[in-house]
Amino acid sequence: MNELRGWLLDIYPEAQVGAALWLIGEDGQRYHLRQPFPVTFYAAGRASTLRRLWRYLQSHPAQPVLKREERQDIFVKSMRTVLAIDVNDPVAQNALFQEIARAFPDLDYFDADVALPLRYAARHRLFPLAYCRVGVDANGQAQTVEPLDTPWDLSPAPPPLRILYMELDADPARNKPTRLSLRSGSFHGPATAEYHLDLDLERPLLINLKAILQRCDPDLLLTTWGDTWLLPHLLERSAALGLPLPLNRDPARQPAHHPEISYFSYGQMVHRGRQVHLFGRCHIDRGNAMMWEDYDLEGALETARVTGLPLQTAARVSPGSGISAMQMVTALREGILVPWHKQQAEQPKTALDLLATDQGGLVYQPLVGLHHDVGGIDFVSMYPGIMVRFNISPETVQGQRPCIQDLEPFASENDLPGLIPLTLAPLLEKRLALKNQLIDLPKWDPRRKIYQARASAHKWLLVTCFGYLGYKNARFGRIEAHEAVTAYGREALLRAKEAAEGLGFTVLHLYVDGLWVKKPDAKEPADFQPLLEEVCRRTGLPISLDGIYDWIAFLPSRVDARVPVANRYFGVFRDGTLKVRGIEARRRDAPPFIAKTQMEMVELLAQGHTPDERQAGVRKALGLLRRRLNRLRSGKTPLEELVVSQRLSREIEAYKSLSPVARSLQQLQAVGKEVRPGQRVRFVYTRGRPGVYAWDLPTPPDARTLDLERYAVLLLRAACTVLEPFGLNPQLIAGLAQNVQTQQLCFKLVPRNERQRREPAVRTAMTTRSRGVSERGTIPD
DNA sequence: TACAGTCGGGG
DNA sequence: GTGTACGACTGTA
Repeated sequence: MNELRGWLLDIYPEAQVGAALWLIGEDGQRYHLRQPFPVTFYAAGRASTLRRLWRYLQSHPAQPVLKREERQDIFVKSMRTVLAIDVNDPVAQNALFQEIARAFPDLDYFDADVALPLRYAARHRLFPLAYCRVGVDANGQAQTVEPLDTPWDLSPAPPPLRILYMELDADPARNKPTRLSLRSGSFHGPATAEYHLDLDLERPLLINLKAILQRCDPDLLLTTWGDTWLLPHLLERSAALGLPLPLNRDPARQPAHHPEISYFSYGQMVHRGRQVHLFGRCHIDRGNAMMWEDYDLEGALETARVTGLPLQTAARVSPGSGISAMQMVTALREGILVPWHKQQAEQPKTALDLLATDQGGLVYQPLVGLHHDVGGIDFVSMYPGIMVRFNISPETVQGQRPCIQDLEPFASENDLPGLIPLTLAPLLEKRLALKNQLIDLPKWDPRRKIYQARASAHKWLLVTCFGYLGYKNARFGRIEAHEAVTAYGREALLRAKEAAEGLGFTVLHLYVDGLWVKKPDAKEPADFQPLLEEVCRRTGLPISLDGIYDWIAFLPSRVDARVPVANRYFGVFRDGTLKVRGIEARRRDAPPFIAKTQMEMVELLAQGHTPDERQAGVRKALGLLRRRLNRLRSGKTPLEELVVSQRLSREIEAYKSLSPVARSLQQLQAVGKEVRPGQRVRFVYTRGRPGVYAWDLPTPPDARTLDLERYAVLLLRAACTVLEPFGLNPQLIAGLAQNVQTQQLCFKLVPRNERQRREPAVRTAMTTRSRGVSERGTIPD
């Protein structure tokens, strides 16, 4: 037997064999190995139906091996009697399962629809990009596989990935691309070769591309628009011209096409373009990878390593699917039955959706206005931390009523942590370790970016785990578990507030997992340290000083200036870092010109520490506003800076009122351009009817038709948002508008109540919805 | 004024 | 691997 060492690149089912493995050998070779992989799944239900299924399977050509077993169903207290069905390979298992699920729809099925890579991760503790040792026999079959690292290693040996970058010279959604640029290189390494191919010269294109693929033999195609245009286009031309294009490494496979999809998910449409997955080689379309902006290839690799999902999948799915995968792997390892996922999953809520709103996060109404020397204090990964510390899991919350007021954990039957804490604990630990390493690394260290990307990937996984708990279609979701988490969260935040007040701090604001406090003479981190320790002592949860704000402004509602708004604020930390929430600069539909100017104004306001310096900052911000207004009016603002981008929430017919985005969509459809719900539509405001011009029309907009006054209004409003807390009268700001109409539009936006004397802010602690969880948080049956 | 439509959140 | 939170704010009718 031959021993190989290397990195596991790809893994997928192969009929009549089991698993196909692709290994990046330490010797630089790429190995296609096969491994037998029998699979077991389970059926449970009425004894008579199970007997019928038994008889049905006994004479089945797939010849499954049948056993009667007792296994743990997480949603049932006692063990369940199940029929275990052993099948030779995963392809046969899938076919058999589909067949009997149709024939016996009344049974419950378990471990039936788990993807091979996850079964593999559970059985062999191997995961994508794992460094491993494989014993191979003379037939190329992997006889033994052994991991040599774990997903929890902080500095795993970087896989020597060969990458082929494929770029187009134009966005195919706007203009037909003419040139394909190729660059080969390694992970973290410089480019080793560059090629440019003409997309219109199809024969040479395909012939050259084939040669390049064979010469470079990349492990990963990293493309722009590869999913949505390039790969489908190349494959289609290759078929039409009869020129084979070996995008796959596995010659027996065709690339897998996944269709585009628009779906509704917690209040908004989401669109994911079509996808092309390869075999033996990975393809990632940067534009179609959901979290790419956040964490790049480094984060995708990290997600694949800890979740067990194949790299191509890990890069494209939302982190919710990642956490779901991890839960399944944990369950398989622990012998807990994995329920069949009958309904397709809705996109899980991110915790933040829930944080801000209905799921029982504690929200205060802040003290509106400008405050100096404020400590911002946050619980560290609050919800995941709560799940781990208080052992919250679908099976542990069942039938238990621990006293949340006393912050007692849920008990486990076997004294082991529940499924969710078991899954989350190592993630939390690794994220913490990554962040600790970050603290020690100097700013210039290139490893910073890597650790940050990894920490960000972990953050998302942790955050979505909470959303998944409360999500009715999640395999391991249970609403009581979800409610328990928020109840503990409220209790912890209340205790933090009490601790702060006990130590003489004024609590300016509370928001789910954070609080803003101040005290005369508390100006240094050390002055807040006793509070951190006290909160930690009272709650058992780690808490940290986010920073000390030189100043922070909590904004009132625009609709009614007497009402504080929980999540509209901006401020600057001691080190000059800005924190901005909820205002125009943060909104993805704000034209860049508006967002940038507002942000620059905040930067000017943030300069200086003395009152005089701050006054100067306000004057500078006003000066900037005047200059930007003049530039706008003189037509010198670049067109692309004025583009509004909004996400379509529905098909055009479903719009009841012709909003700007709907009118832009009409224009696009008139020239045959389709935009699906969930995709973004870009447009600029123009004078007269129809008031907008779609940015992606074949002809660019005429700069002379732009409705510059409308932009002036938007700019002045954004300016009011940040200048008002500094005592500037909004009417004075609106006065910068040169024409009466603009002034009126701005003025209309300045709330009438502004002119009244502001009543003291009403401050109420409220759980926005408790859904059966009583105010101080015990859980009803 | 009423209703319709978009966005947020973290780091 | 589609199924509707909720509040703030802005635009249209």
